[in-house]
Amino acid sequence: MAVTIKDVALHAQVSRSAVSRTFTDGASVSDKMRKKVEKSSDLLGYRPNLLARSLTTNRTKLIGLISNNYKNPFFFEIFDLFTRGLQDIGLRPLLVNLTNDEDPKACAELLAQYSVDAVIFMGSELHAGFSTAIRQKDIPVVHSFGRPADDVQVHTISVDDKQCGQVAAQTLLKLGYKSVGFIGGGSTMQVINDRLIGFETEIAKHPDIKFCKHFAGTHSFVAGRNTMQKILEKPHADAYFFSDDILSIGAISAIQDAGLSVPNDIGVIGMNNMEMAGWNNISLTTIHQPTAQIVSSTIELVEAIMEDQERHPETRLFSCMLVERSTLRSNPKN
Amino acid sequence: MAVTIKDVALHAQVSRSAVSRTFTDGASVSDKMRKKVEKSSDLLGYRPNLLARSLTTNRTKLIGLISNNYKNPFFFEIFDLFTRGLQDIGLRPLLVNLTNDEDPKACAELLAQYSVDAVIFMGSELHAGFSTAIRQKDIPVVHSFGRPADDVQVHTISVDDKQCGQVAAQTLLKLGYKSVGFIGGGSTMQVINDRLIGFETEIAKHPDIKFCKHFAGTHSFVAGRNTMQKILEKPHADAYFFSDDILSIGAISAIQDAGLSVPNDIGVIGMNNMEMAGWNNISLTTIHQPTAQIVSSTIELVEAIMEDQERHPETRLFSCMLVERSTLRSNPKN
DNA sequence: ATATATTTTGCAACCGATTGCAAAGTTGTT
DNA sequence: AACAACTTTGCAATCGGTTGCAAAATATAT
Repeated sequence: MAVTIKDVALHAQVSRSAVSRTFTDGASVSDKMRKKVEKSSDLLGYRPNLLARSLTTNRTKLIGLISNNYKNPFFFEIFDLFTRGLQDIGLRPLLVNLTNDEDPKACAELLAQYSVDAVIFMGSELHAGFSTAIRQKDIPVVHSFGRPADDVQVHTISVDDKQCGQVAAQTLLKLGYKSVGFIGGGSTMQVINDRLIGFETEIAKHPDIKFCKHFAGTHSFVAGRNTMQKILEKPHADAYFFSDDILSIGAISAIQDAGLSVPNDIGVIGMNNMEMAGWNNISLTTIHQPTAQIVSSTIELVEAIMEDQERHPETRLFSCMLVERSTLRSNPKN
Repeated sequence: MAVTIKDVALHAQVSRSAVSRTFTDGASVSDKMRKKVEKSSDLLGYRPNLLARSLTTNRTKLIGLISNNYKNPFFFEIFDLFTRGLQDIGLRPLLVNLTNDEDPKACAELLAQYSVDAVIFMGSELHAGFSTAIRQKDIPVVHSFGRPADDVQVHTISVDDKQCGQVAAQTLLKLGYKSVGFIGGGSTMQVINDRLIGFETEIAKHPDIKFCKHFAGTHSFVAGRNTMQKILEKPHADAYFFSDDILSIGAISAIQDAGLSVPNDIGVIGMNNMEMAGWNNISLTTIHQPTAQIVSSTIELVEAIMEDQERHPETRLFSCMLVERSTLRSNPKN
C-alpha cells in the first residue's frame, strides 16, 4: 500500500498535523520540524494523496476537458496546447469525449462526481443541456474555439468569426474574383454562421459580385470533397471560402480530380491555418486563428474563475490574420 | 455546496449506511428502503462523491492516459478510440502529455497522487524511468502501440512490427523492385527498429536486391520531406518503405516537387494506414495496423490487471494487413 | 405460538488528509 | 526573574463516503 501521512508521522515521531503542515504552503512550521518531517517523507517516499486532500480543501486541480471534435486534426493541435498548458500550472485534464452524442447531462453529472474544479469545452458547438447541467452544479465553464447558442450565458473565448469571414471576403474582392461562394460545415453551428455572416455582409457591399453558399454537413475531408464534386456538376463560382481548412483540402482534391486547377480555375481560401495547411503539397491560403493565445487566455480565465466563482460571463474575441499561400491567384485578373 | 450522503440520510430519515448501500451494487438493502432513499436522492439531486468513495474502496476509476505523440494525427485517431472505449465502461482518462520531455518521474508521482487505477501509455517509446517509477508505486501499466526497451517488463500490446516490415518487403519484391530503401523515424526506437529488422531480413534473402536505409529523426511531414530531398540529391532506390505514413506523405511531396512521379519513378509504401492515407489526393499504399482491436484489447487487459495485480507481464501482437492504393506500381516491371 | 434461520439496519470505526483552537514553547521587554 | 506577545505544536473534529459487526426485523419451520 502507499505510504500515508500516518506512516510519516509515526516515523518522524510528530503529529499528523505537523506532516500535513509541511506539505501545505503557507502553514506554520518551524525549520526544525520541517527538516525532521522531510527526512522521514523522503525516506518513506511519501506524497500527499490529492483526492483525500480535496475532501477538506474543496480543490481537486482536476479540469474537465471536453470536446466533440475528435475527427479534425486541427483539434489535435489544440489538444496538445491545452494539455501542456494545464499541466504546466499544476492542473490535470480529465477527458470527456462527446463525439458520439453521449448523453451530455450524464456526462456533466460525472464530472461533478469527480469534483472537477472547472470545465473547459473546446469546439464549435457547446450543447446547451450540457452547459446548464454543469453550471447548475456550480462548476465554472469556459467555452473556447466556439460560440454558444445565443441564449446561453457562458464564458467564451474564440476568434472573431465575423471578422474572419470579412477578411476572407476582402481578400477575394481585392484579387478581383467576381463570383464567390461560401462553403460551411453544419448550417446550424453558430461559429459557421458567424463566418458566413461576416463573409456575406462584406460581399453584399458589392452588388456586382455574385454570391452563393453550400453546406457540407460536417468538417471533414470527405465532406469537402463530396460537396465540391456536387458543385462542379453545374456552373460554379471562381473562388470559395471554406469554414474549415479540412473542407478546403477535400474540395481541392475534387477540383484537381475534375481536371481543373487551383488557383487557375478555382480559388480556395480556408479557415484555421491548421498545420497541414502549410505543407508544401497543400500550401493553402487561409485565415489564421491565434490558437496558442486562445488556449492560454482560456487557461488564465479558468484560473481566474476558480478564484472568483461569481465572475460575470465574459467574451474574449481574438483577431484573425490572413496567411497567403498558393490557392488564390496572386494578382487581380482584369 | 453539493448535496452529500448526510443530506439524503436526513431527508429520508435513515442512516448514512442505508444511503451508501443503495448506491453500491451488491449491498443488502430492502426494496422499501431503496425506494425511500431513491426518492430523497432524486429530489435532492444526490450523486455519490467518487473521490470520497475511493478513499475506502481504493478504486478511483481514473486511468492515466499518457502519450508523447501529439504531433502525429494518427495518434489522434487512437486518442478518440481510447477515450471513448474507456468512458464506455465507466473509466475516466486522466491525461498526461509527455511530448516535451517533461520529467517522467515527477509525472509518475503525480499519477500516484491521484490514485489512478492504472496507466495506459500509448506511443512507440515508453520511457524506462517512467515505467519503473509507476510500477514501483504498484500501479499497473499497459504499453500500447509500441514496444518498450528489452529490459523493461511491462504489458505490451501492439502490431507485429517485424511482420509489418516483412510484408512491406514482400510487397516490393513481388512488384519487382530491385533497389529498395527503408526510411525510419528515430534510429533508437524499438518499434522502428523492429520494422527495419523485418524489412531488411526479408530483403536479405534476395542477394540481388539493393538495400539502403535512412533515418528522418522523427515522424513528421517535414522530416519525411527533408529526408527525401536529401536522398534525391544522389542516385536513389526505386521504392521506399516508411516507418510511418506521415513520413511517406512528406516524402511524396518532395518527390513530386523534384519533378518525379509516384509511383512511376519512385514507389512508396507507408505504415499505419492513418485516415489521411485514404484521402483521394494521397491514396497511399500502406501497412494497416488494427488500431481498434489494439485499443479494445488494451482496455480489456487493463481491466483484467486491475482485478489481478499479480498478473505476469504479457505481450499481445496483432497481425498487419497490406492496403493497396496508388503509390506502388501495379505490375512487376520486367 | 415458539424457536430458528435469514435478511435488513444502524452504530461506529475507518479511509487520508486539513484545520480551528487551545496548550506548550520561544522570544523579547522590563 | 516575571510577564507579555508571538510562534509552534498536537488534539480532535471534519470532509464524504464505506463496511464489519451486532442488534433488530422479518421469514420459515415446527
